[in-house]
Parts: sequence; C-alpha cells; structure tokens
Amino acid sequence: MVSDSMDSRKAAILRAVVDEYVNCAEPVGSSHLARVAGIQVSSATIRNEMNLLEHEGYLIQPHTSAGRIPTDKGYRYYVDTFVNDVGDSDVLQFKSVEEFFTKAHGALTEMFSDTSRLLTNLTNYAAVVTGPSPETSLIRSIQLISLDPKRVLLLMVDSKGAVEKKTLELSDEVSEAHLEMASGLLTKKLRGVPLGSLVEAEVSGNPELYQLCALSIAALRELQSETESVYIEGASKVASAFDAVDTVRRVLATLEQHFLVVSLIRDVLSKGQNVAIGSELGIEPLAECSVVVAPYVVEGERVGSIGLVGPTRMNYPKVLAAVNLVSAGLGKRLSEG
Amino acid sequence: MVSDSMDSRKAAILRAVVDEYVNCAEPVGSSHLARVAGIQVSSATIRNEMNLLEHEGYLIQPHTSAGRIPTDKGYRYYVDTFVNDVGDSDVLQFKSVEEFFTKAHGALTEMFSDTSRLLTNLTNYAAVVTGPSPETSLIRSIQLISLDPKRVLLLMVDSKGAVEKKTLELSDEVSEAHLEMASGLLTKKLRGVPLGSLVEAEVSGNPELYQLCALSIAALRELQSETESVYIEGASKVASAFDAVDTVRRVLATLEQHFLVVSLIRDVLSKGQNVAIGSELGIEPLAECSVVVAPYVVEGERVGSIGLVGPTRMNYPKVLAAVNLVSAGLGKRLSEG
DNA sequence: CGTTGGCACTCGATAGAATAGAGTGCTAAG
DNA sequence: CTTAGCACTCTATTCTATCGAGTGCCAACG
Repeated sequence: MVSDSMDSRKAAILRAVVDEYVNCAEPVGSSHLARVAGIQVSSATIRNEMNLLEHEGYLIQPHTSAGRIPTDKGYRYYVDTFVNDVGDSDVLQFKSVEEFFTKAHGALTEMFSDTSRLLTNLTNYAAVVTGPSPETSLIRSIQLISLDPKRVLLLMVDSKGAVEKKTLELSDEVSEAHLEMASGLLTKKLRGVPLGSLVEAEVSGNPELYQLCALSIAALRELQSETESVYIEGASKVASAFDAVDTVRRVLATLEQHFLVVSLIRDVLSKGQNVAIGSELGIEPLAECSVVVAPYVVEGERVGSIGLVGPTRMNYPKVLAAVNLVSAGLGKRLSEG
Repeated sequence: MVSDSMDSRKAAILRAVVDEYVNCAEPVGSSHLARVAGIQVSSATIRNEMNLLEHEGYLIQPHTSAGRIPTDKGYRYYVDTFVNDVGDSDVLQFKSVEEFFTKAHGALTEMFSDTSRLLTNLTNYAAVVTGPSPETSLIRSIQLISLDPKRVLLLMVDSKGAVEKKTLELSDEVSEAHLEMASGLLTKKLRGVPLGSLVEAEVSGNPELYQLCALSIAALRELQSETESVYIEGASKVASAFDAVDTVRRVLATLEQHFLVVSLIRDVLSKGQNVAIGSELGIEPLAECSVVVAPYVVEGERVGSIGLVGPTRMNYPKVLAAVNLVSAGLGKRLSEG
C-alpha cells in the first residue's frame, strides 16, 4: 500500500472522474476533465494526480492510452466522502414518492411489490423489498376454516396485519363447532406470542380439540421458517445496465436466488453500512454490481428493508436519496395502517 | 402466394431444418442436412426443395451463401404437423414433475410461484402461471378481525382455498362481539355466491351491523377487480436465450407488464391454440418469441393457465410436453386440495 | 517546488484489402 | 426426377496500415 495522502484537489479529481464515468460510461481522460470539471489546473497536473490516484488504488486504466475508471475503492471513497449531503435529491423524485404513498392502498403484499416497482422505476435499477420477517411479528388472531370434512385452512393474522395460511390434514372429521372453539382457544392462548417462540400448548380434556390445536401449532412453526417474503422487480433494468449479455445473465440468475439476496442485504445492514460496492459484496457474479440498502421502520422497529441492485457505475447520490425517501415513506405508510 | 404442394419429402426436410436450427442456432445448409438427417437424397436435391420451401415462405436465407432458417410460417407448419405425437416426452422430465407435485405443499400463492419456477427450470425458458381469476370463484367464508378499534381486517376464503384480504376503515368503534356476529352473518348469506355477482345484502335492524356488512361487501367488490394473480419466473433464462442484449431488454420489459402477458395468453387460448409463434403474437417486442400455453383444469373447469415464453427457435416438442405435463399435474394437485 | 507546455510513445479502435470457404443456383448428363 | 459439377455470391476472418486519445516524462517557468 502506498501512503495515501488525499488532499482536497485529488479528492475533487476523483469525484469528477466518478461523476463523468457514471454519466458517460467511458474511461475519462485528463484533458476531458480539465475542460469539463470545475478544476482550474492544466491537464498535465491532473495527469500527475490521476497517476497517484491509480497507484493508491482509486482508479485504474483499462489499458494504456485509455482514460481511467474508478475502482471499487474509488467508488467507496466517493460514497463515503461526497454523499453525506442528501440535499441534492430530486424534487420531482420526492414528489412522486410522496404521491405514491398517499395513494397507495391494498394488501400488504401488493404494497411491497408496488413499492419495489416504484423503486425500480425511480432509479432504473433492480429493486428489492423484503417484507417483515415473521419471526419478529406477534400473533394476533387464529382462524380455522373448514375446506372439506377432513381438511381445514388455518389462517394466522399477525400484529402487522399480515396474513399467513396453511392447510391442515386431519385424520378424522371435525365439526364446525369444534373448529370455532379451537379458533377461539388458539387465539386466546397465542395472542401476542411471537411466531418465533411457539411452545407446546396444553389444551384441556377433549381429544379432538387437542388434535386440532396441536396440528395448528405445528403448522405455525412451519410457517415461521417458510415465509421470508421478498419482492424483486426490474429485470429489464439489469439488461439495460450492462452491455455484456453474459453479465446480465449472471446477475439475473443471482437475483433469482431470493435467499441469497435477502442474506446479502442483511449482511450489509448488520455492518452498519448502507452501500456495498462490487467486490465488497463477496458474491462473484455480482462483482460488477453495487447494492444500496435501507431498513424501514414501523412503530420504532426495523421490520424489513429495501434495497437496490445496480452496476457499480451507478448514480449513488440519486439512488441513496431514492432509497432513503422510499424507506421513510414505506415505514410511515405502514405505521399509519 | 405460390402454390403450396407439401409432399412428404419436403416436409421431412423442413422438419430437419427446424430440428437442426433449434439445436445449433446456425443457418443450416443443404450439404449439412444430407450428411446428418435421415434423408437419402443428394444435397443438390435438398437444395432444390429448400429453394421451393423458401419461395413458399417456410424458410429464409439471412443472406446469400448462408444456410436457411425457418420463418414463423415454417415453425407453424412444424408445430402443427410434427408435434402431435407427444410420445417423445422425456422420462426424466416426467419423473421430476411427478415428484414435484406429490411433494408440493403450502399455500396457493406459493404453489403457483413454485410451479412457475419448476416450469422455467424444466425448459430453460421464462414461465408464466396465472392463478384462478377471482370472478369464477365462490365465496366460502368471511372473517372480520379487529386490527385496532376503528380498523378491521376482512378475510375472504373462496371455494378453491384462496384467501383474499382487505382492510376496512370504520367511522365508529366496534366491539369484538359485533365483529363475530357480522362474520357469521356474512358467511351465512354469501357462502356459495360467486365473487363476480355480489349484490347489496339487506341486514336486519342493527345499524352497526349494517355498516359493517355494507363496508365488507363493498370491499369484496373491489377485490374482484383488483386481483389477477400472475407469476412470472425465469428472467435469467431470457438472457440466455438471446444474444443481443437489446432483445433481452425488450422481452424482459414486456414480460414485466403482467396484464399484457395475461391477455396474450388469454388470446391464444381463446383461439383454441396452444402455441403462438413470433409475429402471430402481435406484439412487436416479442417478434422473436414464441409462447406455449395450456389451461389447467380443476374440478372440470378451466380456472387458470400456464405458459412459456421463449425464442421462436425453441424446442417445441419438449416444451409442449413440459407444459402439458405441468398443467395436468397442477390441475390434479389443485383438485385434490 | 508545484505547475505546465511539449513531446515521444503506447495501444486500442477503425478502415481497407485480401483470402477462405460455406452455400447457393443453374446446367447438363444420367 | 435426380445428381454431379461449376461458377458465383457474400460473409467471416485475417492482416496491415493508420488514426488518435491518452499517457508518462522532462524541461522550463513563475
């Protein structure tokens, strides 16, 4: 490692390189910078600085006699240094997010997929919205509904209004009356219990009731592990972001592995970051991608997160503004109802 | 139009061209056919026949001195003529579909998205599964569950076990007892009623109950129009199927417009077809795509459909077999539970 | 000493010319 | 009707030459 001394001029040059490259997708050269950017020194001086920046790992040349493009480290510095002031967020953007969330209605699941679509359309990158993980939600109500004599549908409504369902297969027929009793019993016993910490419930006397309740609780347990809802939209945006069809294929294939995306987002957030760049993701097929994430907060609690997957060469200020805006809007909307 | 006289040798040649082109993705020439295919004539004879096939619109040359590739009309003839015998379906494929549907479990919505994933993995093209349209389903049960004093969650379970939900905003607080009464009342009155033909219900005396029921019915009406569930999987397969990133982008963008895809499938089926090829689709961005569809049948009724979107240059026998297999499996599975 | 103009140098991108070869259509003979 | 033979066409490939953007370095300058 070369001794980094990042004076303000070098930083300004790095910033200008990133800005230019994000705009034009072409390696940027010293003379081009001298003309365009607000840097009042000659191209030769810029060349010297760029040389240093390259040796320090912030820039790289695709080949001799080409301009330079930022490395992951370069993007990292850019993000850490220049994207603190969130003031540059688009007013237009702000308006449309505002509007979306006041008009939004419908069930939770549509809320999430619509939010994901909103985000992908705002940014032109792929968007991810993860729903509240059921582990953190509390049981509000249980309903058992007869499908046919030996099969019963179990409905669970949680504290956030989300509905989960599961079919129970019974060994014996059961009466409507018993179903109603069991529904009431289960709701009473389990109301307020986190789905994550279900224990065996002891149920008085009646063996039919007992079977029903035991089956129901087993089903709830299964639910907990099954459901990690995640909504990913914007495949076509991925195809627009890269010009190698092979890269597109790799990225899309990775995004289709939902659990991978979810744990990726979780990892980033758990490090206290909200941006992960290229190799930082630690996922080979996403080496050319960056991820921008934000949790959303409902009633003071982080219940889920939204994220954005685009090329490392992405417009970080805009994307960060959008993600923050949307996560705030979503949290507020969900807190209201 | 030139007078078509499709003798059996010409048909065999057309068939061979399609098979070869589907395999290799390269224009196929006469000499290549003479070597590989089971056609016992010289390349010169094949050349003559191919010339005719081209004039009749079944084949086309990308340029002079290249081999030929099938036109949409060529694929159409191929599909209509040679894909009647479904006998060539893969045993391996058959097994895995069988296995999938015996092991499948979970809620309806997961069933559909899993089926979609199954189909895309079987065929390596993009898969579409449309859920039962709520218009055709019958109400089985209504539950009202208190979220907070002035907000109530309406749950509707239909005859197929699907659950729809909607939040009701009340002007006044309402007691748990009233909610239960209203749930019972609504279920009693509306059980067996098609969601599509809801009328005003008259409810005796109590104004609170009346408000609840009226709101509920209004909400059910909204539900009917809202929900047209569709599950599309396999974006990465699209990226593998075409080598122009621009085509990939166009196709993916089109697939993201769910209503378009749904009406596309509906149109094909309503013509009594199960394959639509390229220009037959009537959708410019899908000019290089074909669609293979099949309805699935639950209790004697077509409740939804599955489809597959790939390049016109697709393996029609395999895909048709897969789609038929999966639609049968899905229908059977849904009929059981 | 930092900055800058000048300059030789590198190397990808572009264009043109030459070549190879796959595949065709046509013709004439079997 | 089939087929061998052949001239012809046109893409793809290869090679070369050229262009030019951009660099690194050096010497001069304030």
